[in-house]
Amino acid sequence: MAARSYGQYCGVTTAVELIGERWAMLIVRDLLVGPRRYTDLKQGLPRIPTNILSARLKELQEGGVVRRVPLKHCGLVYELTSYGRELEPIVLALGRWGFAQMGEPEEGDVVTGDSLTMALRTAFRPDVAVGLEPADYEVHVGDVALRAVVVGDTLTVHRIAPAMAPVGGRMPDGEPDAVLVAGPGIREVIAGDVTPGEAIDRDLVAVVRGEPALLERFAATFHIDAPHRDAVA
Amino acid sequence: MAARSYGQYCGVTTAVELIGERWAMLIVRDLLVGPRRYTDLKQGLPRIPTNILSARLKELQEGGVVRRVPLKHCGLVYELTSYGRELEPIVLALGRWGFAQMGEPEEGDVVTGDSLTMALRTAFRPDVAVGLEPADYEVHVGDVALRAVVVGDTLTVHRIAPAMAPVGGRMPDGEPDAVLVAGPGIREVIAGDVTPGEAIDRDLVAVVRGEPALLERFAATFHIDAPHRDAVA
DNA sequence: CCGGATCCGAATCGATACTG
DNA sequence: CAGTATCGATTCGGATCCGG
Repeated sequence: MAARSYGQYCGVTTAVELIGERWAMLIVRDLLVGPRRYTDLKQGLPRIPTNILSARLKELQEGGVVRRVPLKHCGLVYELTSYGRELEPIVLALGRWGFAQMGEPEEGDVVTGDSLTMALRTAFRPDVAVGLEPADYEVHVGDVALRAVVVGDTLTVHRIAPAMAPVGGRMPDGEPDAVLVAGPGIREVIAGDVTPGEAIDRDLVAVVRGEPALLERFAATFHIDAPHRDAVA
Repeated sequence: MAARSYGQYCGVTTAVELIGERWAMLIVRDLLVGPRRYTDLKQGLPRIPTNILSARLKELQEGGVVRRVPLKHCGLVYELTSYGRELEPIVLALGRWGFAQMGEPEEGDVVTGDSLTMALRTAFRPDVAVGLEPADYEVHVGDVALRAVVVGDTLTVHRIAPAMAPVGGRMPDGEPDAVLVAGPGIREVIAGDVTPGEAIDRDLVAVVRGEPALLERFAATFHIDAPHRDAVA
């Protein structure tokens, strides 16, 4: 038996042996946004030791989750296999579940481009969006800037900053309908703990271009319900 | 910042900090079947060191996932909070995902009552079951025996062996429609890699009581599709 | 027997340095 | 850019022990 096997013949156990090691799920999270170079992953996971990143990528390849693809001109990228992409609903569900337990950011916590992209996908409500007018948001949180385009029941997110060699997909041209500049307080907007109006009043979010009312459409489109919580005792 | 924090303000990261440590997800898997004593958990996870079980239960309580409940007469059980129970679809999806990568069991792998119960829940197809006659199966795999009752789109699983102090729910009375005795080869039946007929011919599953044709209903009711797999290269 | 706590060697992780 | 190498700090695993 493998040294670190859980010793059970079970699907959950097998899954956890494939993607349960420390950092593995976060590598998958970032690769769900798109193929990434080794260096991109390292920047997106600032606290990962380089030897661990290297080891995880090797294990994920052996598990058939990740593939190493040489680029035409130079370098190479890692990308999810189709089997790895099947983790998308699981990672989104985990993000939704974990969202409920997020408090204030700890000292030193960062928001990365890929984590914010996945957070928007996590919070996206296609059923709500389909009943609203299309909208094109530019969202800034810390150093990260994204362009989130909602058309019908579909969300498309592109990274504006920090810049990255584009590996596919092109940026929408033209101006966004609204430019939202936020801090971590955007969590409370998405959780519905504060209304869009309060968020602007309390400077959690600023609408620096476009109509402030668009923040209401944003908050309706991107929302995670607080789960019912029973007492711990 | 906490020592082992990932240093990101993100829902996925928060989730992984809550249930990403080694063994934590398997503790949750077993608690999804029902409340369990410390000793039950230890038997259901034969390779977990006792200090790790103790540490995980403490962490899961601090995270609001698990609750410690004293029993009326003596002892105590651990059970999931409502927040913890929200992990059910995630654990089931992980089980389905991992199922696709399961090969033959490793030397020393075991099948436990709770893992087999969750495997049946993982594989259960309510949409298929609702179109079939109700069925009451007794399933044996290794030392584990379960009673799986399918009525309409609902599955109920009870453990027969190994015996456990019942914490709720009572066993169906009467005889099951079929008694299935299987080994790990039942995986191939659920995966659709072998037909029920082949499974009986090759002795992967024996129908020791009831009509052998009931194995077909079983295989239709409990099924996990192989995902589309692309080449690793 | 239940529900752990303690101790210690082995394996893994984290941080930094270094290389083709 | 894409990793290896190294080494101290943690965590894990296995066994034992303990109070009720």
